[in-house]
Order: sequence, then C-alpha cells, then structure tokens
Amino acid sequence: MYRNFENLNEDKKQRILEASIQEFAEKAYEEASTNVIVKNAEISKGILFHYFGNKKRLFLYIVEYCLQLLVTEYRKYPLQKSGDIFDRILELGLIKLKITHANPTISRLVLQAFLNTPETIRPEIQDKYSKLSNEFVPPIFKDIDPSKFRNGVDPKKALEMVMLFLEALQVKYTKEYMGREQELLGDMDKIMEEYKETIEILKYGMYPA
Amino acid sequence: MYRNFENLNEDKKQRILEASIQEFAEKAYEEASTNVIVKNAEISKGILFHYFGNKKRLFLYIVEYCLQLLVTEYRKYPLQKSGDIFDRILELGLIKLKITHANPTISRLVLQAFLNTPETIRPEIQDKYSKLSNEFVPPIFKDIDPSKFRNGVDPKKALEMVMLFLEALQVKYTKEYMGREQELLGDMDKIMEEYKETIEILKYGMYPA
Amino acid sequence: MYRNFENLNEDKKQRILEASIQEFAEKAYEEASTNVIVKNAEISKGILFHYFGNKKRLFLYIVEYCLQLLVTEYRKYPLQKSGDIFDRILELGLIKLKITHANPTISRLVLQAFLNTPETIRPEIQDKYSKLSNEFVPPIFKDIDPSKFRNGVDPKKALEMVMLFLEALQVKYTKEYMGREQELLGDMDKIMEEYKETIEILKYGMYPA
Amino acid sequence: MYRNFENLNEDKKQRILEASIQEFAEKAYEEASTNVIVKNAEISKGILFHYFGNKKRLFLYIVEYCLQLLVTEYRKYPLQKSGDIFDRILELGLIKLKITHANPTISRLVLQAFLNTPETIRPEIQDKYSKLSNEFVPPIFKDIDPSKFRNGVDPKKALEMVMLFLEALQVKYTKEYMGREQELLGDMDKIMEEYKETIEILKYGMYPA
DNA sequence: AATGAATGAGGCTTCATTCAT
DNA sequence: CATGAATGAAGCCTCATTCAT
Repeated sequence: MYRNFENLNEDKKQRILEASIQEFAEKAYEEASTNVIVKNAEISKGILFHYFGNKKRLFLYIVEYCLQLLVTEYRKYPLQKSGDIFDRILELGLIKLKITHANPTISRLVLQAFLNTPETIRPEIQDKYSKLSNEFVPPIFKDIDPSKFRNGVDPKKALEMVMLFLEALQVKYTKEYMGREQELLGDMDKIMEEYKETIEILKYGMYPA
Repeated sequence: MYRNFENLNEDKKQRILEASIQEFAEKAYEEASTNVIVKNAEISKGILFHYFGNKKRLFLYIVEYCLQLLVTEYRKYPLQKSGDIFDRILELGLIKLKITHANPTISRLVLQAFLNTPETIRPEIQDKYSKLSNEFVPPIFKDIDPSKFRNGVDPKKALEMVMLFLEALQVKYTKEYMGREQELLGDMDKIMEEYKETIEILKYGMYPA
Repeated sequence: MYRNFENLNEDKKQRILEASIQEFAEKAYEEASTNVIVKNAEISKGILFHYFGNKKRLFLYIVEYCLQLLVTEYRKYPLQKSGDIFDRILELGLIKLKITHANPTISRLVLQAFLNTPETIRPEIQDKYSKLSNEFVPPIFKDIDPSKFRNGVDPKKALEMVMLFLEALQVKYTKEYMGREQELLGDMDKIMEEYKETIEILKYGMYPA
Repeated sequence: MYRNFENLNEDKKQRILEASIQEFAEKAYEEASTNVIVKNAEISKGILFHYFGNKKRLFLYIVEYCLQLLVTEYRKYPLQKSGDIFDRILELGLIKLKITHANPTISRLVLQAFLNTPETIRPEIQDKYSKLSNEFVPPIFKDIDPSKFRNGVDPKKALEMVMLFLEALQVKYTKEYMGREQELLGDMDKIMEEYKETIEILKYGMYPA
C-alpha cells in the first residue's frame, strides 16, 4: 500500500510528507487534521486516503519516516567503538542534541508521537521505538569493562540509569527551547558543560574512588 | 465564579468533579469532551458552562483541585527536617510514589496536564506548578551542608540534577504502570530498591570518597 | 410592572440602566445578551426578569427611557417660535447634532433601535417614534407663512422633504463619526457649514427668486 | 474556493443561493442561521462550510452575488450620456426604484448588508460598495456644465447632496413598502411625481433664477 | 490515479427564561 | 425582593472517511 505512495513523483510526495510532518509536529494526533494536511500539500482529499487508508496509518507512516530520517542522521556520526563507556554516552547525548537542533520539526513530531498519543496507537509507536532501541542501544553497551565499576554497582542497571537520565535532560532542553530552536545553538556550550558535569558525577558515583 | 460551584450541594459537586477528573485523566485536553463529562455527571450542558465559563477554565479548575488534593496528601508525610539531603530526597521520592499509587486517576490527570497540554494553556499550568514548587522545594533544600560535597561539585546544580532525575524515574514508573496501578503496590519493594541504588550512586558521585 | 423598577434604590437602578443601554447600544437587539447585562450590572439573573418579564419588554423600556432622555435634552433648547421656517429647521438640525455628540451611547442605541430591530418589535418602536413625532414636529411647522413659497411648491410636502434630508445628513454624520465622537466636536464648524449650505439651497429652491 | 461552488450543478447551486439570499434578506447577519439555510437548501451542514468556509465568507459571497446581479440589471438601462445633470439623476433614481421593485428580496438583502452588519464585516461591505461606486458614479457626473450653477454653489458638493438625498428617498420607500412590494408598482406614478418635485426644487435651488 | 462533493455526528459555547429557595 | 441553579435547543464550525466520476 505504501509502495504506491513511494513511487509517486518526488514533488507531490515531498509536499505530502512536509505537510503531514508539519501538522503532526505542531498538533497532537487527535488535534491534527487531515483537512489541513491536504490543503497545505495542495492535494485532493481522496488521494491521501487512497494512499494511506486512514489517519492512523498515515500517522504511523510519518512517524516511521521521521524515525528513519533521524536514524540516518545518527549513522553520520560513527560512535567510537572503544574507550570508556561514559565518554561514549556523553558523546551520544551531544549528538542527539545536535540532531534535535538541526531537525527541530522532525524531532518535535517524534516527541509528540511519544507523549501525546491516544491509547489506540501508543502501542504501535512503542513498538517502533523498541525495534530501534534494540538496534541502537546494544552497540553502545558493547565491550563494557565491568571491572571498572565499583563494588555494589550493577553495570547493566547503572547504564540504564544513565540513559534514562540523559533522556530526561534531553526532554528538559527540548521543552525549554521549544519554539526558539535558534537560541539553542548559541547556548550549546553551556548545555554541553551541563552534560559533562552530569556525566562526571555519575562516573564518579559508579567507579571506585 | 468558582465560588458558586463550590457552594453547590455536595452530591452534584462530586459528580461533576469525578466526571471531569475521569475524562481529563484518560484523555488529553483537546481529546477530552465536555459532552462526555456532562453525560457522566448527569447534568445539563448549560450548567457546566454556567459554573466554569468554558472548557479551559474547567480544566484549570480541575487541575488546581487535583494539585491541592495531592498537596494535602503530601502534608500528611512531614519531612524529616534534618539529616542528610540525599536521605531526604529519597524519602520524598518514595512518598511521591506512594501517593501516585494511592491516587492513580488524579496523578494521571496531573501528568496529562503537564505533558499533553496545548500551548494556549501550558503557561498557566506551568504557573500553577511553579507556585507549588516555590512552596515545596525550598524546605527540602534547607539546611544543606555544602561542605559535604566534594570539590568541583556545585551543590545547587547537583541537587537540581537529583530532582530532575527523580522526576524522570517517577515518569518512567507512572507510564510503566499506567492502567495496572494495582501491581505497582506489589512491586514497591523492587522499585524502592531501584530508587535507593540510584540515590546511592548520585551520593557517591557527589560526596568525596 | 415598571413601577416597581422605578422605585428601586437609585444605585441599582442606575447600574441596570447603564448596563442595558451599553449593551443595546453596541449590539443589535438579537445579539444583545441579557446575560451580559446582568453581569455588568452586577445583579442576579432573576431580578432582571422579575422587573421586566422578558428581553423584549426590557428593550422597549430602555428605548423609551432613552427617547425621553433625548426629549429632555431637546427641551433645554427652546425653539424660536417665530421667524423663517428654514432658520428654525437649521437650528433644529444643529441642536440634534449637538445632542447626539453629547450623548453618543444613547444616540447610538436609538439609532440601533430604528435600524437593527427584528420585525417582532419594529412596530412598537415605530409607534413610540410616531408619538414623539406627533408631539414635536407640529410646533416646528406652526406659523409657517405659506405665501413665502413660490408657485408650484406645496409647503407641506416641501417641509417633509427638508426633514427627510436633515435626517439623512444626521445619519450620514452619525455613521461617519461612530466610535470617534470626540472628533465630531472639532469638526462641528465644518459640519455646520454644510448644514447651512444645504438649507440655503433648499430655501433658494423653494422660495421665489 | 468559490470556484468549486460555481462549478457545482446548477440545481443545487440555485438552491443554496436562494436559501441564503432568502435568509440574509429577511434577517440581519447575526440573526440569520446557517442551519435554516441548509435546511431550506436541502443540503448537509458540512457541504455549506466545505464551499464557503464560514458564515462570514458565505455572506460576503452572497452580497457580492446580489450586487453583481443588480449591476447587471442597471446595465440594461443605458444612461443618456448628455443633457442636464438633474434629468440624468432623476432618471437614475427612477431606474433604481424600478430595479428595487423588480428584485425585492435581493434589494432587501443589499439594504440589510449596509444597515445591519456587525462591525467585523462592515468594512468589507463598504469596500465592495466603494468599488462599485467608483465604477458607476463618475459616468453620471461626467460632462457636467458647471456654468449652469448659480454663484455660491459648489457643483461637486451640490451633487453629492443630491445623491445623498436620493438615497434617503430610496431608503424611505424601501422601508415603507417592505413586505408589500406589489403595491409599490401601483403607486409608482405617485412616487415618480415626488421624485420629480424634489429634483425640481433642488434644481431651482442650485441654478440661477 | 485522482478529484472533491457529500455526510452528519460531534465539537464548544450562548441563550432567554423559569423556579425553588 | 432576590438569588442563581437549571434547562436544552440552537449557534457556528470541524472532522475522518466514502464514493461517484
């Protein structure tokens, strides 16, 4: 079904994608309007449903598309495979921040998809996320030297904790700079510093003295 | 305007409160329907708007009501005024968790209010939250002994970080147990353990060896 | 029925009158809201209907009140009983203009009452107007010297024509200065000039060379 | 947007136009109900807004439609290009009267549009009117022989005055015969006579003895 | 493949009036 | 006299989806 859409001529395909991303990024799923999308994409009502069947399928397609797009961005920054895990994680956080800043609309859509989604479709979003997580997270945690951790700290759980924290920091900044993404660039140094301090504390807390 | 509502006979007042909380807890602001509320509260369309003017005002009133309700719960657990700040924070986290578990619908509404709120009313929600924060957070941070922190760690920022982290943990569990709050009770020991481990690491990271 | 209202304590009576005039002046009858009136007058819903029975009766009372108020104003300017009819008419027009300017809200209400009234109540408004006309117009036309008119001009119809014209001029200015009544004062000289020119032409057209 | 409406099949288009004109002619803008329109036009709620977006746009479209319709009628009566300006104006007034009589509903709608319009849309109505005025009025005033006017009479202002007067006469009759347009035909001779007398007086007043 | 006409339920809100207290 | 709770129809408008062309 989506095959047909993907074979569409590039121009119209782009118009549909852009209008959809725009709408789903700035409004939650239920508030987003297919009417607005077709108007902005300058396509007919029918064609949207011809390609996507219904709003939900359109939404899931767009979310998938954006996730893939972000994934592509990630791949441009090859992670250093060795070295201390905390350095790797810090690096990851900064990459995430850069990508968010460089793709504000897409990032916002993904955020919306995770936060403001009705229960009918939340599971499918979670599913997509899990798949990506399974692909991306393990490499980060590969080749960890568990001996580096001090006694009483479970390395696996500790790292989960770090990830959770970075995510919280990420969400905090994303919300804070919502609508004024430009300023984020200027404050990047300050933010990086905060990231570093945080990681430093965690590292200090998990490694032996 | 709300005065009138509050002088209403208890039965009807409760029906309206319950129906509203129910609806706003399970659906985001825009998805929530005043029609559903009046139907479940068994009142007429008009009377709801007679008391609250419009949907937004109703929502803000309900959010305020729920926040106050949670605040009342909090007050039942007097914080130990002295002792190590990390112990205090850990205690707070557990209280928060207990209250969330004991008031799942109300907690969910508050969560919704923070996450799924359109930009028209987000500021007013933030405002309510700030006021409460200003009242609740300082006592927690009172009488901190800054000399306990190791060199290179700014106590104020460090504690901000701890709070952010606990919040992230809170959100994680709230989402995880959404809809199956009963199980949370059974898992409470496990969760407490996780809280403790986390705090331990942070403490370890912030205090000198 | 209105008797009761009129015996009300002066303060509340004034609040009701002012709120009603305000509302009916700025909105047409159907758009005007009794809800808004009670809110602005700071009275209860019930009391308004207690005194006036329904919206229509309230409106008619207010219109009558305003008409009487304007009449009172008129009486402050005793018309010169003798002299040329055109001079008298010119004088009348200027008085009307001054009163309109001095009582913009009330004048606007009266204008609304004549223009934007649903057919259910239009006749009763017309009726009020007729009664006042019957009282006011004849004195103006008293003691006209028909011999002054040139042959072929029916004095009665000619004067009707003059009145119609002055009214048109009045409506023109009222509309033109709607919302910026202050400026009308400054332009009064210019307007007076236009009145005079007009009257001059009509006089010239109706009197023999 | 209106394009789509205009390409609609003639039958439904007519039903929508008629129902709208009917409703807006007999009620002021705010009192007119889109519900009544769709019921009388036998169309669904949605389709009306599909074509016109909102009530205001529908109204403006209908006003424009009616103005154009009246303009078409006007063009059927080619004005005599030469001759005395007063004769031309008299002729124009009579044409206007005839057209009003022949198209009572449409004329009434246009009158409503000018008189009973909320301030939100009044400017746009004025704008439409101005555009038509700019097209229609100048030809009427072309080739005026200013030397015909007596000293002390500014030809331009004098003619403005004549137009204003004719309009007042027009409004007077339109209101007077509202709802019994048939009788207007029978009284046409009498009305023509009044027009003539009026013009005669003005002419007499503006030309030298 | 593509259009856009069509639906009608549901969205929030306002309304004048009544009546028990 | 006075209050304000209560009604529920009607207001305008939006919605996702279908289907004939």
